[in-house]
Amino acid sequence: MKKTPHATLADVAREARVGTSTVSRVIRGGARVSPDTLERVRAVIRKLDYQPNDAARILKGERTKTIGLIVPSVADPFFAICAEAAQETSRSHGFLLIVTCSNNDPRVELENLNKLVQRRVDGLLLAPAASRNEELVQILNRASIPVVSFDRPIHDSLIPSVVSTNFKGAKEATRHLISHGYKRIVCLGMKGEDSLYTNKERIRGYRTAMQEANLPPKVDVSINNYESAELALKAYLYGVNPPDAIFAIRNLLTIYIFEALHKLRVRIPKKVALVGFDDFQLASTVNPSITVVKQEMELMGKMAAELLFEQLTLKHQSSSKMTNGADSSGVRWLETELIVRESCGCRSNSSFNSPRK
Amino acid sequence: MKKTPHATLADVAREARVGTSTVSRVIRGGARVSPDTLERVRAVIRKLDYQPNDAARILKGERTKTIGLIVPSVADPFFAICAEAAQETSRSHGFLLIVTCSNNDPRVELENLNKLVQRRVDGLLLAPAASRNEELVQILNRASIPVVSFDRPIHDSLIPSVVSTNFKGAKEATRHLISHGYKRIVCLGMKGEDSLYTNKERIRGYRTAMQEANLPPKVDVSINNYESAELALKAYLYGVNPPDAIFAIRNLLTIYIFEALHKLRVRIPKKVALVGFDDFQLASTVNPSITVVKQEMELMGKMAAELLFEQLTLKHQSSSKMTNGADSSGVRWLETELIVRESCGCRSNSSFNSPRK
DNA sequence: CTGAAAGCGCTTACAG
DNA sequence: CTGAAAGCGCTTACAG
Repeated sequence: MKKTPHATLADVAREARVGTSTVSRVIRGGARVSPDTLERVRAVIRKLDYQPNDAARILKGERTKTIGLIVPSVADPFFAICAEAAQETSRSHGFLLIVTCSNNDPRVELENLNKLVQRRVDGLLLAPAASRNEELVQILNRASIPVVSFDRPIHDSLIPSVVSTNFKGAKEATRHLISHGYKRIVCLGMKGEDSLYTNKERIRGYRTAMQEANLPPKVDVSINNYESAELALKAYLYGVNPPDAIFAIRNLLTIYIFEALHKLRVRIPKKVALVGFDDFQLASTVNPSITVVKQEMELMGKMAAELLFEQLTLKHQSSSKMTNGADSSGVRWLETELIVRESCGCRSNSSFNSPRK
Repeated sequence: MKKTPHATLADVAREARVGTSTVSRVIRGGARVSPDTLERVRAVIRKLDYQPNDAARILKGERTKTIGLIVPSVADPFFAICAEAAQETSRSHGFLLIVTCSNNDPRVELENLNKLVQRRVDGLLLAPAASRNEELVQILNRASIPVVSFDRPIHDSLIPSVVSTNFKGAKEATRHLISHGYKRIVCLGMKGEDSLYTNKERIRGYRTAMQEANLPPKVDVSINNYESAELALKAYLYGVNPPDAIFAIRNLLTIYIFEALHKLRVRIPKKVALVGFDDFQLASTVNPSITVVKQEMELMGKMAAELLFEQLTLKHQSSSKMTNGADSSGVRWLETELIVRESCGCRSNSSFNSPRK
C-alpha cells in the first residue's frame, strides 16, 4: 500500500497486469481495447477507486476544462444570477467554473486574472472594473485566452461582450419622469462607482433626456450605504429647491432610497417620484410599487457563457470573426425594459402590477 | 519563437543562461540566489512574460491552492452571500474557489464532488443535499480531503459543520405566533425541499411549539413557485377553517407569500399573520413589515471557510480533534434571531423597524 | 489489440 | 550560489 491518498494510473496498470497505455485507453472510453481487458481494467479502477489526476492531463496539453469568472461581487444579486447562468452553461459543457471577485478594483482584478492565467483556464468571463485597461488587454492577448466581457464592454479590443442598453434605458426612464411633469429630477449613484461603464452610460442617458427637455441635470454619486442615502435625502428634501423626482441608477441604491424615504415618511410619488435601474424582488409589491428599468440578468450570464464556448469550439478551426448578432465593435446589446409601476406617478394598474414569475 | 502561447521555465533558463533550478528558486522567492543572477533572471521573466504553469507544480505534489464549493444554487441570496464570504477567505489565503451547483440533487452533487476530487482541490465547502449520504462520505474519506459542511450537517461522519439553530429559531417563531393568540397556524414549505435538513428542523421546531400549546400542526410543503403559492393561499383562505397565521420556512417562499397575500388583498396580520425564516432586503420596509427568523449568512460562509483553512493548516501537524466551539458531533451552532416586526401582529415600533444596515 | 518509451513543465534532493 | 537529473501522473505516437 502506498502512502499516496490517490491511486495512480500506474497502480491500476500493475494491478490489472496491463500497460499504462491500455489503462489510459480504457479511461478515455475504451476504444481499441479487447472486451476482456476492458472489463478487467474497469474492475481494478473501481476496486482502487481510481480518479485520474487532472494536473497530469493538463500538463500533457489537454484543456483544463475550466472557465474563470471575474465579477465585482457574487453577493450582488445581479452578478449572482449571471454567475449561476455561467456555471450552468459551463457544467453542461463539462467545464468547471472558478469564481473570483474584483470588488471593482482594477488591481484585484489583475491579480485574479493572473492567477487564472497561471491556472491555464480555457476561457474567461469578465465584468471588467474599467472599460479601458491596456494592461488587462495585453495580458489577455499574450495569454491568447478566449474572453467574453459582460455587463461592460472592453474598449480598444476585439473582445466580444454582452451589454444592456444602459443609455437607452436610462434615457427612457428619465423621459418618463419628465412626461409626468417633474422638473427637478436628481440622478443618484453610489460612491466610487461613477467611473463604471454602466453607471456612466446611465448617467449619460439621464443627462441626455434632461437636456432634451431643457431641464438642469443634477447628478450625485456620493452615496455609500443606507445611512448616507438617508442623510443625502434629508439634505435634499429639507433643503432649498428640493427635487421632485429621483432616478436611482443601481439595484441596491434604489432599495436604500426607498427604505430611507419610507423611514422619513416621505410620500412617493406625491412628494418625490422614484424610478430605479434594475428590477428586484418585491419591487411590484411594496407600497407604492417601484417603477424600474429591467435588465435580462440571467440571459446576460447565459449568453456570455455561450459566446465563450462558441469561441472555444471555433478556436482551432477557422478564426472567423463570429459577428452574429454583434455590432461592429463586437457588442451584443441586450434590450432593457421600463417596467412602469406606481412610484413614478402612474396610477396603480393591477395588470401592470402583478408580481413577477 | 515557439508555438506555445506560454513561455516555460526552460525558456527562461535558456534565455538567462542559468539552470532550471535557479529559475525555480527565483520564482519561489529568490533564496540562495546571487543578486546578479536574481536580477538577470527576473528581467528575463518579465521580458518573456513568464507565468508558471500550475499544472506542473500540482503534479509535483504541491497543493492546488484551490477550494471547491458545492451549493444548491449561487443565485439564491443565502448561498450567494456564503459564497462571497468563502471566496474572500480563500483569496486572503491565496486560494482560488471553484463554485458548483447541485440544485439539491444528490446525483449532481456527487458528479460535482468527483470532478473536484479529480481536480485535487485541497479542501471542500459543502451544503449537502442530504444529511445522510454514505457514498458521499465514502468518497470524501477515500480522497482524504478536508471538508466543512455548512447550513446542513452530515450525519455519521466526523465532518465539522456550521449550522444555524433552525429548530430553536422555528420553535421560537411559532411560539411567538401562538403568544399572539393564533390557533390555526400553518407551516408552509417548498416542494421537494421537505427532506432538506434545514427544513426538517424548522418543521420540527414548528411542530414542537404547536404540540406544546396543544394546537394541531399543519404542514404543507407543496409550493413550487409564485403561482402555486397564490393558488395554495386561495384554497386556504377561502376554504373551511382558514388559518389565522402562516409560518414560511424559507427566504423566497416568504416573499412569494407576501406578494400573493398582497395581490389577493388579504390584510396582514388582521386576516392572517406571517412570520418567515430568513431576513431579507426590504423586509422592514414593506407594509406591514415582516417578522422573520434571521440567520447570520455571511458569518456562516466565513466561519466554514476559516474552519476549513484551520484543517488545511493542521493537516500535516498533529491530528488534534479541533473541537473549539463545536459540540460533540462537530457542529458549530450559529444562533438565529427573531426579528419582531409587524406582520406577526406586533404593533409597529419604529425602533424595531429601522432598515438594516 | 497492446505496451515501452518519451515528454508535458515544473520542484527537489544531491553534488559541486 | 549553482546545475544536471530524476520524477510527479498522465497521453500519445510508434512499433509490434
